[in-house]
Amino acid sequence: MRHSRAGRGSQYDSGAVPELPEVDFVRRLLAPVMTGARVEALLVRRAKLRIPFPTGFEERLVGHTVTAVTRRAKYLLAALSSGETLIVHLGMSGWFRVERAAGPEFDAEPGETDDDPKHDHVVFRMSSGMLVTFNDPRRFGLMDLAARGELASHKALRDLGPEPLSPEFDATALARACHRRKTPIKVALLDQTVVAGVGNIYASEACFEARISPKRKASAIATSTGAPRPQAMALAAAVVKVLERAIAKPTARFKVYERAGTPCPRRTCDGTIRRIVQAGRSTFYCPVCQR
DNA sequence: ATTGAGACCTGTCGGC
DNA sequence: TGCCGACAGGTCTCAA
Repeated sequence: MRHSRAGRGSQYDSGAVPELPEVDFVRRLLAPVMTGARVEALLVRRAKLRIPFPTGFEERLVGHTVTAVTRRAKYLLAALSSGETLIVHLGMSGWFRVERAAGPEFDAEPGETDDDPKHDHVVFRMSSGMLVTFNDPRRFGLMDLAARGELASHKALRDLGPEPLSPEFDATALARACHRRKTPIKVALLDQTVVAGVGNIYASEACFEARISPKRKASAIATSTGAPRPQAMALAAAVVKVLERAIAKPTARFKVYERAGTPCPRRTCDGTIRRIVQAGRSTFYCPVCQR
């Protein structure tokens, strides 16, 4: 029996780290299971993930009803009837598993799942009879609670740039955010204050889609006053395109990410995908068609 | 102010 | 075969 899972695993070969499309996938997995359901019980198996759980974590969750499951950047947000909001980040390796509770206790049905229960850090038992389990081998994930009215000012969210799939994100916004930056454009795309939710994979993919070299200076997509150049238009559109494509087709393979040495997927191009390191991270691109 | 490096963490993989 | 170091990467923190 295979439980539905998300964020990492079977739907995402190549072990991709969850970025915006994957987090949105998890949101769509959790929303129907949690929305309108009350947290009946909470099992916290570990004192902390990347940071300690907030004080009163269990009491602030148990007995309250989830009113909505949304997403901001790579954060999952579960609004509670108490007015508080549960904030979850999947980190590098986090994912959720949803299954029907076997009984009143937290019977994880060991042996019946192919997931390693060793890293099941938090389990929510919902009034709908479903168990929602957070599993994160590397423990780079995060769970926190924001009090009523304090979500927007929460440390994790307050400095985030525009949502790439919202009207706030366009060539003008991208150019403005980049126009004083000396870092390479691909590195700028990873900065969550520039655009929220893009990670290492889709930063490379977006540069490829826009035919822009990842090594190009970020400021080069804008004029000296911060107005968008054509490259800003292309890149903003490419960011939206690669994210929407990944959301629509989670199993699609990447065009350049982790494809060093393979031919450029652009038919009209005879280049070979290269891997370089920028700001300590792998970047994949085609040196022939990306300028 | 902007940028980079180090830390966090552990499963996986290449090399000896 | 087995051990071991390198590597992967999102975000925070600290330093230049």
